[in-house]
Amino acid sequence: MSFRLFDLNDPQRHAATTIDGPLLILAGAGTGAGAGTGKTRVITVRIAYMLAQKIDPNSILAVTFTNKAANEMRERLAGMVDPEVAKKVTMSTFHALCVRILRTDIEKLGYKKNFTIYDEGEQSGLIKKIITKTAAIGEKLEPNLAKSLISKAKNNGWSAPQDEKTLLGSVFARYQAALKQLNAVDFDDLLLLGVKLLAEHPDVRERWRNRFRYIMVDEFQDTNRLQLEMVSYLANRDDGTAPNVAVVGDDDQSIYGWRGAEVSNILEFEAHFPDPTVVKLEQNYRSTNAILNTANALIKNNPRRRPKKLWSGKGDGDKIRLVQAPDDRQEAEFIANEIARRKSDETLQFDHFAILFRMNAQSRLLEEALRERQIPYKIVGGKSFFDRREVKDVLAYAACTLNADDDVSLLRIINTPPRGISETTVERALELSIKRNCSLFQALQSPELRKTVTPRAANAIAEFVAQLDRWETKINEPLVDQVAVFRSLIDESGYYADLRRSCKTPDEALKRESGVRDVIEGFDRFAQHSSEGLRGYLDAMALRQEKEDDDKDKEQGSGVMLITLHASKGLEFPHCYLVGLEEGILPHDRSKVEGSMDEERRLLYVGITRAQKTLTMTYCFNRFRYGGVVPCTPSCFIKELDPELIERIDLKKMLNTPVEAPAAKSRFAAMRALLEK
DNA sequence: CCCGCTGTGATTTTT
DNA sequence: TCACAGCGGG
Repeated sequence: MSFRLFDLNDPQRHAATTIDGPLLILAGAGTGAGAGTGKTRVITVRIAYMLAQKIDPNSILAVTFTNKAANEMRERLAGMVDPEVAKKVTMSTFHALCVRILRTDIEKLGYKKNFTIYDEGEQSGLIKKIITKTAAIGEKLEPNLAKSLISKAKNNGWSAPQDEKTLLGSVFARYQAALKQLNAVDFDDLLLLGVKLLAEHPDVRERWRNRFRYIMVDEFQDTNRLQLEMVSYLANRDDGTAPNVAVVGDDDQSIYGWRGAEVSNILEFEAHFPDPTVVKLEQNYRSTNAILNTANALIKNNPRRRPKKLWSGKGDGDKIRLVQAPDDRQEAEFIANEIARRKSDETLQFDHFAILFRMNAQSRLLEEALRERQIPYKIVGGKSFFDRREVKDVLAYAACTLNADDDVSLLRIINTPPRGISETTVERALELSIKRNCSLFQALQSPELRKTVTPRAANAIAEFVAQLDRWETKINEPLVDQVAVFRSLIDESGYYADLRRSCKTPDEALKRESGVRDVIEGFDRFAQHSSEGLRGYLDAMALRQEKEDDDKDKEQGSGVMLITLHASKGLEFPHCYLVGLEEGILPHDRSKVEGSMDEERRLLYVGITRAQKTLTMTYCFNRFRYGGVVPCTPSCFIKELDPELIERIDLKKMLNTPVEAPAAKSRFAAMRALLEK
């Protein structure tokens, strides 16, 4: 047992050793113990402490939002206690936990156990199809709008529309019916159905309640209504004893309201879990006081929040620099030049720097400026491995093999490669499946369909159906080597040849083929440490639990981090540049109509508190947007900052006026030289 | 089947 | 401006 309670400060220790009853840990930015470890540390030590008190590891549940967080926690715990014991603690995302619950008992809700999880692409496709079938002439509904509204409704706990007569309502109802028909669930359903199961089936609820006696939730400010309900169902006891639920979060870092997160969950924690122990973590181990006090000054303008004041023992540090640039190009060049200069002058590494922005579109000029100067950088986000065509195709093969009634996956592969089942034949089958209220696969087998299609098509269908049947039988044989079956099924499908044919360049073909191999090898790796088979692998892929080792590892080299404010939460960098502090960008234009100015302020707060040593914020007077040059005004948040802590720099003046001070002179001269290059 | 034309619309994205 | 989706022509 190597966890060390005395490494924690007083409030941290208080949090880690309070085991019984509701516990609210208000963990301000950077208040975890030790450098760069985050507040996950407190949770982990708390678990280690519980285990030391001889609490059954099987009864401990720690819920996070991301797989990354869950994995980190798992690893850290394994380093503190007996790894065999650590393994028994459940650490999971909300979604993965729900999958577990649903895989056991979803039949009680009328779904089959081998349900498929639809990702957002598949969700979009289905909604789009339903809209075209549902909308009357002249009626219009943006598929993406429908998707987000349906998602919002589900996150509010509605499993059916309030009004089925509106177009949106009927699309919602049909979408939900279609999913059930397909034996598929989307991400929101995982939570919705998980909660429904616990709410409506006391036996299921009791089972999970008895299983988990100690519950912990990280990033509680990001929970939505369903997630709170989930926690309540699991934590509350029928006998009225206080629930052992510990949550960690920071209301000031709630930046996912637009995704359904409810700050009120943490702001009104006492209403959901009465008489909690409340611990405030306010000692920050990350930043200087100049940075922290700037953040404090900003965030105190938010009306609804739990007051707290971060402080740090790291001294005052440099003033925050606020740079005004004539336009966004000069903003980018200034930053690129500075990073190049500071790297050599102050012997820093490129990965000590991060550039934070509100919108991905802002990264372009920055990338160009960095590239011109041969400064390495990495961008987080972008298109994922999971969204690559060949990956989705191969996964669709797997999904169909396990659940042939999954129409969306079946449609994806029915003519990939071409197997003589024409568009019109598919159309006929689809019509029949709607008429009969059965799956596409069942429609394909129907004698009625055979009458409406050409003999050739009928043959092609019969062959395809037989092939799927064979695969399904094989993959479900007990003790079979599923990896081998999967590999041979892809070989047999002729997919590789089709893939090569559809690629323009041999280079692309090679890349895509390796994508296919990655999926199979991924399953191989998965199968070696899991007994959940192909189904489990598909779940893991849908929940993005498998690492995208491919591209990520290659860019693993050090470089300046280019990252959105949202994606930067939880990270820290010695030197940060926060760009585009302008009205319309931060706060974003749309936040005004949406009434989410508080959240924009929090977003800036998150950005500021990423910085460890120095922080430079920039804004422009002109910016290229939508084609033309648009004049900009500085963000209204700037005047909320403490002028005492800020050094204002006018880029234009600085570049045009000679400076007297010798030290400064050489410095600016050097910069000018760089800029003029 | 694939290319190029045109129109549209343009945050943030843990699962 | 630029990325993309949807569609009509070769």
